[in-house]
Amino acid sequence: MNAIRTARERARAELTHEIKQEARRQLSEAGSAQLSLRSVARALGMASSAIYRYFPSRDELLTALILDAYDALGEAAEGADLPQAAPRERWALVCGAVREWAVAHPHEYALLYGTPVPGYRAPVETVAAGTRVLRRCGEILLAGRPLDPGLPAPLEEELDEQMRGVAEAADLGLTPEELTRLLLVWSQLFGLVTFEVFGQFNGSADPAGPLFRHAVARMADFAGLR
Amino acid sequence: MNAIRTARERARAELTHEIKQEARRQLSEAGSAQLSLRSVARALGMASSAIYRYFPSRDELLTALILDAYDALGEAAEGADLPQAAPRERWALVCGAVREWAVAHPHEYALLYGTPVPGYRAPVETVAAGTRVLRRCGEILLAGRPLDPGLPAPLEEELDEQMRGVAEAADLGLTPEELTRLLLVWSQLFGLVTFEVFGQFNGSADPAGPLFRHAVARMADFAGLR
DNA sequence: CATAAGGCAAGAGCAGTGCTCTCGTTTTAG
DNA sequence: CTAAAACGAGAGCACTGCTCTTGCCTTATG
Repeated sequence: MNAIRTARERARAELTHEIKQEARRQLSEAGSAQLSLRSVARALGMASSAIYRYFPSRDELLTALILDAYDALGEAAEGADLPQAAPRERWALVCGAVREWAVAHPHEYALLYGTPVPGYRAPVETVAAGTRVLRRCGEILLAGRPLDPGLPAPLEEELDEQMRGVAEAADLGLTPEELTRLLLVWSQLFGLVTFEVFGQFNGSADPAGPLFRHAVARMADFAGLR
Repeated sequence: MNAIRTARERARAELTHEIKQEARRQLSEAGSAQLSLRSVARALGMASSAIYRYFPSRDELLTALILDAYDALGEAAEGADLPQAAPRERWALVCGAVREWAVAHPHEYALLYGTPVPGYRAPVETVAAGTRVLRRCGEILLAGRPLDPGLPAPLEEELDEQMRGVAEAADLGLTPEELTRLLLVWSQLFGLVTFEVFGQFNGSADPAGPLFRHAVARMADFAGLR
């Protein structure tokens, strides 16, 4: 689509990549609050003003890093999945991959699931990138059909209608009841990971591995994966 | 214990309070990243250097706000609880209060459950303040005994031992199995609230009320509250 | 091939920040 | 009453994001 033609374009692409790389490096050492365009420029031996040819503002750089991080997390989750395996096994693999990636890249994870950066959020690009894990989990639920009904817990009308609309709009092929289960285990998964990465389990489930594995199984139960 | 004696002490206490108040005001408008000591000083008509007589650094101010926020959230949760009501009802009340407080004070909530501020976390004062909601939920579980056993899901040995140690150290009076359930519904509750406050449900469970109420009931199921 | 146009790096500069130090003044305690 | 401590204000340092201007160099066009 946008192939690189001239030497200038090649240089631009390389420098853009180097800037993000260095920014990611600084991010992993001190967090997004400490990330400064000037220090990135210094590390790359260029004038601070030159960075603005590549990223119009600090927030834009962060947004680019966020998109890359969503991609990396999605890649990790999808790469760990084994589409031929039993759904319950697949669920455990994806959950484990998400957790591992988050623990290995806490500051990038914080960019995605921590306090939102003031300026950015709205851009629609992030939602597509951000729902990769969710979509994959949805596919696992589909593969797990027929789901274990579990306790009878009918949806209230308002929720049922809302979920029906979302399932149709997103073309997920899930019933409102299934989508509800999906959203709940999805948020539970990231709630767990967030608590671990942000140190909320520090005095209790510390290390969090055993609790996490137990939780993954309970979430599979709840989702109805056999 | 530390009564205010002199006029100077009174003035100091008042000014400390006013600084936090103004800081909270700015926080609620733009988030912690935008909070600046200088602007707080300006709003209070004092020199920026004078603030440092009251808070030795920006991070210390933020830590003070964090402690206050933990208190406010704990107050909201405990205030909504009705110790005489049925445990399941109590659980719903506490969950609803947490959610309401979070939605009403998103930036303060972000201070507590969002990306950790680089410098602070460790201080032990925060854990006591931070576990108020957790402790209250634990009391509700206790009041709900005997809990519904639900699906048989024995704890692995490592998790069992870990939970046994924590339950004893924290003097919770819960079995390892009960504590595990508690930690899971606790993290699930805050996972849900965090997703809602940070806009992660934006294209799906939006508004999040119906899903939240459904989730609260499912968490009560899981916890074993009848 | 020459020339005009646009991309580019660099420097100076502005407004803002956290934080420190010093200097008078005021309040407290002995 | 006096010495000590607390205090407010101002200047100043090092840093930040961001803008503007200047001059160079790579493109694309005639």
